[in-house]
Amino acid sequence: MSIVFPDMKKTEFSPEIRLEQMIEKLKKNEFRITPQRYAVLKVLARSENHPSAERIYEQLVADYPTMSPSTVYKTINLLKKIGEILELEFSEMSNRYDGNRPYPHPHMICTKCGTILDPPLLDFEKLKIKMIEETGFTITSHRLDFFGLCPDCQGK
Amino acid sequence: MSIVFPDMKKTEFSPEIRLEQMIEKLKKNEFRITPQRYAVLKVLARSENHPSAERIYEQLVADYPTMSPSTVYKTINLLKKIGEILELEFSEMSNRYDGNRPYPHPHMICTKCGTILDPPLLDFEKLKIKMIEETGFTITSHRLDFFGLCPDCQGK
DNA sequence: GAATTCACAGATAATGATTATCAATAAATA
DNA sequence: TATTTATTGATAATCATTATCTGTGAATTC
Repeated sequence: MSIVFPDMKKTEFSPEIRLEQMIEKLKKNEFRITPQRYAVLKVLARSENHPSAERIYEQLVADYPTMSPSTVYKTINLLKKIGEILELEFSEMSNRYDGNRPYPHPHMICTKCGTILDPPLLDFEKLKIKMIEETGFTITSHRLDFFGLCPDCQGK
Repeated sequence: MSIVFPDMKKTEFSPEIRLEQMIEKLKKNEFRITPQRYAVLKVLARSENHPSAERIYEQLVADYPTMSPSTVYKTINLLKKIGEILELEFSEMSNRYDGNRPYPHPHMICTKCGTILDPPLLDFEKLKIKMIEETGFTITSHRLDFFGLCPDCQGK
């Protein structure tokens, strides 16, 4: 018996394809592809390390001296709106973003250095064991939340 | 085949028992049971609605006019330190706390009104369906994170 | 092609939850 | 009872993120 999260059955795309997908989605929603946005998209499309907004900015400001944190945040929010980025919320550290796999999926999070990586996808029972084996992490805790609308809010 | 999260196999306790457990744990760690702390513990031990720090404060200030938000936050952090409270981190809204079941477990979170409730515990495959049936929520997303130490951080 | 919207960038200020600081006070100990 | 120590609660500080606003450049219209 193999349990698979339905929304994880997505194909993984190359950075080039992902970039193109994001651009198409923006165009479809009548947003402009500015040089600044293009730069942010490029970083997100190829990032494997779930960067924070600040980290994205740092990577860009070298090549684009005019880049500002505001623009990074605005682009992130734009992508959130059209569902092309996954946001991992934290309160004790900055939020982290996955532009590569913008759908819910498990994560391995180091509580010390903040490293976040995508473990291989397996059924849940074996997931913990396999994740330890394949990532070398020690697992001390996990977080599993389902998001949606409660009965009261569905009517509104 | 039934998949159960190991850390969910805990017994559920009455508010009175939970209060006593928290007090014992604090005593064991040589922290004082002050009237203010006792009041916060009492709210947390019986709360089923995953309150925020502010909400706890609001509930207490009526009976304890001298109560301050600082004290609530400090008590929460104390309980975090000794593992007697579960913190649900958010960046877009206040963190929420479970003093009743201070171990990782799934949650149903309404993205509109912020309601958080504990769904019945089932194996993962049937969890989504059963949760929809039993909670009346519509599920639009989920979050599954494993926390631990990455190989680099284990040595340090 | 010129005029005129309009979206956007980026600087700056504002927000808000949480933490840090510190003086006053209460509790524990000697 | 004196003295040390922890705790409270008011206040200020922090910091990621958002809001605001002005200048600018692109797109559209005439």
